[in-house]
Amino acid sequence: MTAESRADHRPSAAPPLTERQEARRRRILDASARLAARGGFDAVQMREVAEAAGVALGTLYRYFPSKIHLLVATMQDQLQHLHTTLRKRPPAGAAPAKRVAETLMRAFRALQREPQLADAMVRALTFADRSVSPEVDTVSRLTTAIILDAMGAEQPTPEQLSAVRVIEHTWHSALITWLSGRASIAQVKIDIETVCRLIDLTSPEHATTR
Amino acid sequence: MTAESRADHRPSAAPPLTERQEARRRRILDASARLAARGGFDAVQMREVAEAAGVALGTLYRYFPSKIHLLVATMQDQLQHLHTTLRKRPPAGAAPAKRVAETLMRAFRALQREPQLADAMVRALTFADRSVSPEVDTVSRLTTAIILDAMGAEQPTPEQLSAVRVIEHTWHSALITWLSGRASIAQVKIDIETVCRLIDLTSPEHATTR
DNA sequence: ATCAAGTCTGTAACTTGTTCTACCTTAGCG
DNA sequence: CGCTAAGGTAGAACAAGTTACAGACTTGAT
Repeated sequence: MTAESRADHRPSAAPPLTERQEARRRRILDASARLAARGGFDAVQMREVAEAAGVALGTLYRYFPSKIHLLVATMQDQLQHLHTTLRKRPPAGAAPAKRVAETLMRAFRALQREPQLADAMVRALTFADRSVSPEVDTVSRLTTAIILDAMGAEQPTPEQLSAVRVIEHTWHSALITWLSGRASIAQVKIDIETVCRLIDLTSPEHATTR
Repeated sequence: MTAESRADHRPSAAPPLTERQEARRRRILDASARLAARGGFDAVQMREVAEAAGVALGTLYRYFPSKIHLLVATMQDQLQHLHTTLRKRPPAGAAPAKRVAETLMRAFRALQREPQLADAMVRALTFADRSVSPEVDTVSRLTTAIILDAMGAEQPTPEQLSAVRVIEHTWHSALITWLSGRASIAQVKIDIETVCRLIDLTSPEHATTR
């Protein structure tokens, strides 16, 4: 994790936006989140977003080349909020596994508050094809950063990174099953706690005690 | 594996189909798989499927109420093939974790042979909303059955079931990252092997040896 | 054989994501 | 000031999923 990864909103070679442009972008993202929060994925209709943001349809497409791009960007935005919020009150548990599970459940409860928004963002994320890879990757790196923060692992071993990857997989997939009504919140909690055991399994400190 | 779980294609209250109807259904599923194999999710266009199956558009929609339903049903179909194939040559490893990892990697290689088909099916699966829950659930149960088969767990403990759930999460999500080009096959293998460690962690036989 | 109910067919219409076009506005620059 | 290029706007047009509908075709019971 080099200093480079300052979670820049946009990938490298983006020309700097003027103030008016930055404001437009913000209005679009806000409109997107607002519509998503009301009616989920389907309610985020490009014409409506454009209108709500006070922008022409063509402009919307200039800023975000597809609905999926838009929603993934919305997710980046929300995740960034979440990350800063979480940093203010770090998890209290003693063991890394505990802390990660706690953090993820906290994030989960945040999503619960706006289930429709969560639905829209997660559906977009998993539906994204190759053309959205860079953006999806950014989201993934943000998530990884959140988990590593919770673990308190400064120099994660490759093994730990694998564990984190698996935790991310579980996190996404569990979210989906919950959003589509196929799993209860309790079930999600169990799954998260189960997968977090992998952390103990791969943490150097604990290797000596098993 | 109770006698109940003989993976009925359609949910309970479906009136039995006549022979011609069964044939139509089959033609539709085959057309769907054929088109998906050629061009992935986008190539499965309802008008084309209808034409290729020699059926009117309205009929297609009577059999499968949406494109997502159709593709999820296609996945059920393919998974059933896979399950019977796998049963013929069970995995050889000694430890349950090994066997599960082997089985999943075998399934994975099967999907690799038709990456576009895999793409279409998995995208549909994760994009499915509540209206497709029953069908998605069927797919999930099939997957669970395959994993439990590989574990050789006749009477899985709740703990083991949690582990299986997490493995399924990882399997789906890893598949997605591979399909969208964000992870290599080697990466997927590592993730699968990592998550399979949970099996050793929860297997009663191994509890005594650790 | 006939009739009613349920299926299919062909086709058009509607919705929403996406693209295109023709025309304005703005910002920088000589 | 006046020019130019990039960025914006409004609105039409297009594509594919979905729905609607009028007219055949099947099927099963009488």
